Amino acid sequence: MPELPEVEVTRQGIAPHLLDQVVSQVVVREPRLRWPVSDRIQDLVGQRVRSVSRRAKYLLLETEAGVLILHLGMSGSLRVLNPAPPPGKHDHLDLVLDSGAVLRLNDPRRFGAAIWWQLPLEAQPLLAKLGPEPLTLAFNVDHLATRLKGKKGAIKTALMDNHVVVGVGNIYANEALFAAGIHPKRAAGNVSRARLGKLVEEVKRVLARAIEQGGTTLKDFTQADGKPGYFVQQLNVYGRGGLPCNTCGTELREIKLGQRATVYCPHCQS
DNA sequence: ACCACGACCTGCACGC
DNA sequence: TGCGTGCAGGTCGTGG
Repeated sequence: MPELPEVEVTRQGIAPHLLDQVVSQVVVREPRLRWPVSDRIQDLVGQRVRSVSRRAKYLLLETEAGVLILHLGMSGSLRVLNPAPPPGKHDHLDLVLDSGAVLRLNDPRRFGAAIWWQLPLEAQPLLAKLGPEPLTLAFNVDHLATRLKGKKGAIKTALMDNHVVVGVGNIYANEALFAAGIHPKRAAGNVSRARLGKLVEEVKRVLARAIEQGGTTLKDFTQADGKPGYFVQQLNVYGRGGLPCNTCGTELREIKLGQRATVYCPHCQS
């Protein structure tokens, strides 16, 4: 999936096409996403999109009648099409707008979600217990130190835990730990405060730079206009197991950690 | 309260 | 060419 940068790039791409537009039609071709898409989603018809925002990896399309919550799962992407060609394989959902543009969700693996929510957002269980946004001041060394205190699990696993901080998936967890010089298997509660500070800084830096580059495209991800992201060219460790470290030349090591591919430099990271 | 792991899906690369 | 295996950007729910 899209991690936070890819979702944010998507948000920025679709927002201008959606803002203040009225939804004229909602076409659900395949309701079997992570959770079944409710028929109530048709309540969107006639609603004006008031804002297009993001919380963690969720996109939020707010209208007067409710909020459409979209998640891209591992393989989802959103495109704005005008005119829209006939739907292809895995084009599960269209929002047709008064402008004639179509917001189309494509998601081969169907781990994504489209949830129509008509109560206060704070009451939405998926959003209720999320940690802070990584690119805000709320994600800082104090927060991280408090959350990780006494934790014996690996720092990388903790960094990918949405209760600790949101939006950091496997690619950027690997990259941020490399940039901070921290071994991914180190016990989370055993990282010094100084190094946690460095980690906070590097998480912010790597995410911000990835957003600037249009995200990381491995295969499925495209921006709203169909272009890939270019951050893949700046990855230092992810997908580079066995290759030489860009900093010191040591062969990068690849292991499994919490069932996820984990790559690090045994010389630069401790 | 924590942690490890299975589950949900499709597509693709790889080895035989 | 075909088939089986393992792997992929997420995260929820379970059982220990």
